[in-house]
Amino acid sequence: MTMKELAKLAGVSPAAVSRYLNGGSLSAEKQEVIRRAIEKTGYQPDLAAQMLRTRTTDLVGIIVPKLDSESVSRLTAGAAEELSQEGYLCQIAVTQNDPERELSYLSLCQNRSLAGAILMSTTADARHESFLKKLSIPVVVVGQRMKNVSCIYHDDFGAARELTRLILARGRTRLAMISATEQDPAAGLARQAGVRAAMEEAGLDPGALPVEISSFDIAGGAAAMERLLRRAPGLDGVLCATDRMAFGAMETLRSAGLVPGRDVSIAGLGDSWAGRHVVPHLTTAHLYYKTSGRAAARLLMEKMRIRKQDDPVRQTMLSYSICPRDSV
Amino acid sequence: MTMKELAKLAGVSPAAVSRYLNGGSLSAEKQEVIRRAIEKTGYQPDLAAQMLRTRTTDLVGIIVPKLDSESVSRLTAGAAEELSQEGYLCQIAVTQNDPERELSYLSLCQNRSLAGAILMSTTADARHESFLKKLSIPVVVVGQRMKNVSCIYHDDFGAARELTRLILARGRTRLAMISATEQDPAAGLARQAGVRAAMEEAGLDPGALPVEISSFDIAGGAAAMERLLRRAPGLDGVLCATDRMAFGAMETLRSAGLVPGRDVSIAGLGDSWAGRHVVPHLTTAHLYYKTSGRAAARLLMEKMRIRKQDDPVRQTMLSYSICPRDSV
DNA sequence: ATTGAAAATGAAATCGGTTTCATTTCAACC
DNA sequence: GGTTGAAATGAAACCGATTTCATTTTCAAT
Repeated sequence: MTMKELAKLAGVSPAAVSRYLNGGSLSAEKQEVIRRAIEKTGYQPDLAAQMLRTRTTDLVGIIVPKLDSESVSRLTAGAAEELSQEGYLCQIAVTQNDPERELSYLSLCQNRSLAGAILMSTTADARHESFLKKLSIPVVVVGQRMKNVSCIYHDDFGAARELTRLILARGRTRLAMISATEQDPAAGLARQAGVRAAMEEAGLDPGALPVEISSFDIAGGAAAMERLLRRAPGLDGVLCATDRMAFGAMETLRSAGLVPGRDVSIAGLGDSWAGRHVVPHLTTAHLYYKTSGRAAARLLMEKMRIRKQDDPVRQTMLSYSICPRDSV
Repeated sequence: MTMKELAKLAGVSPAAVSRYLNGGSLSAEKQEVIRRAIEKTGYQPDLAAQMLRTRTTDLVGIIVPKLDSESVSRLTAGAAEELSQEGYLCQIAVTQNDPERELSYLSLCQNRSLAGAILMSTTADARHESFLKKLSIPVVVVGQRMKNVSCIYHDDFGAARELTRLILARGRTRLAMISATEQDPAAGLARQAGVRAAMEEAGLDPGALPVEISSFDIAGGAAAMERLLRRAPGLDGVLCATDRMAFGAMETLRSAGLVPGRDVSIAGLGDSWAGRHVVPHLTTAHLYYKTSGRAAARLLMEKMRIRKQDDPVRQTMLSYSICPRDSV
């Protein structure tokens, strides 16, 4: 059912139908006739044709490193919720942690003239920044801070510092860390820096901190903990860059005969829901992923509305909230 | 940069460019000229125009009840992985557990002439079935079994029965169940039926099973457990329709002074990763969500390829795998 | 009754590709 | 040399909407 057919059926011109749908001036009788014809036929305008003619869509690209991760799903849930409220649809692309793909999906979004994109980035190098600047569609980056790019990010540094303070306050002095890759400025570098800052405050040598890099999963955390135990046998406190790493690390500690929380203080970041169900309950920091998804969506929608003058770069840092539990 | 401009720049006709891109017969010199022009300009054909003319896309709709759930994210991860391998992109719609929206998103997919859709359905009533039959784009339903519709579903009945057998084998006789809504044939009805079947085998009266309905989250499980404790104070075994409900239920048990696993056997379904980290480790059944996502994607892609004759209805039941741990 | 401005209207152009169709080119074969 | 069939080619039609533009209608103001 095309618009032309519908128009013939209603005895009006296609232009009249278009005006009915998009609000041009149209007599009351014609409106009524068209309304009835649409109701009878269930006509719906063709998206491709609309897209071609108007050069706009209600599609927003969401680019994430993976789907089966709690932080990602909280973020996408928040963004999707907010976007669908204003009638936008989400197109999701998964990069499998490959920064190259982030870029290629981004240009795909532009090529397909999507209305905008939300990028959950795992890195923030110069290439990303310049690439983003050149893009013609509005983009909001979430999870990383980049210069000259609108982004929503977390206070990774502050959260890691405060968790470390907690561990130090417990009297621990032989700290270690399980970190994310240093290619990741937010989850990797900033959280490391937070730990070191807290150590420095406490008069400890931050240079002496043993750090092992882990992938973003339980197995990675477990393996990293094994390496740490070999490398720094007497350690009594571990900060893990994510909760999942912490769960893996706790497992390793237990099989090494150590009791997490009693023998070794351990904390994670992210406030995974499982944290309050494992034993000991995991001390962690809530990072407002869902909120950041929502905020990113709202910011993006604002950008999509403006469109006129070069819209301003807007950066928002979301705070965190410490969840002190039994593992520290 | 349009195709016409590109053609002029290369000194050929637009048709030649189109043939270059889509493989029509074209002399070697023209191919070379066009190749260079494209390389120089970075030209990419406009999706909307292609879509309008060819009436096809590489977009697949994925309709899910929510995003921040482990089963959903495992499923979508599997599907997205498989789909992107063949160059398809995912468009995600969230229904918030509203069956109406499942239908409306489905017709949206059709209206936008997506290549196909994967529906993770929370119900399977007659309306859904007839609606799906009438749809002109290929659809694969996952998680529910429907007549005359291609679907991938789990052996909910078998898994629930076998878990219940485990609880019975532990010597428990005063069973109860925390169930999903009975509108949900798979997670609700089939799992209930599985429990009852195991009871019957063991010579117990399945009609006497106290059942409380819970939402698909931890809080729901906790509340349902409270109701069960009031209603059947002496219970010594609980089967929960999902792991998350089980985590909530364990919490309630503990605050009632009961030790899960010792005083009350408890099991869930879904094999959430957290199951092996809570204490006691949760006995559960692995349901192959990621595999079902992959299988659904593959089946859908096959359907999209055929397209010719009315493609056959294909139904696959995925098995389960019991994870016996400490909570039973 | 007349005038002018605003509202209503449909024909036709347009968006950027793909595909048909009629024509030309070319090599191969008798 | 003439015939033939396949490959190569570009003009033009087409996909289904929106929007411009020129024209007609309507209606209030004079």
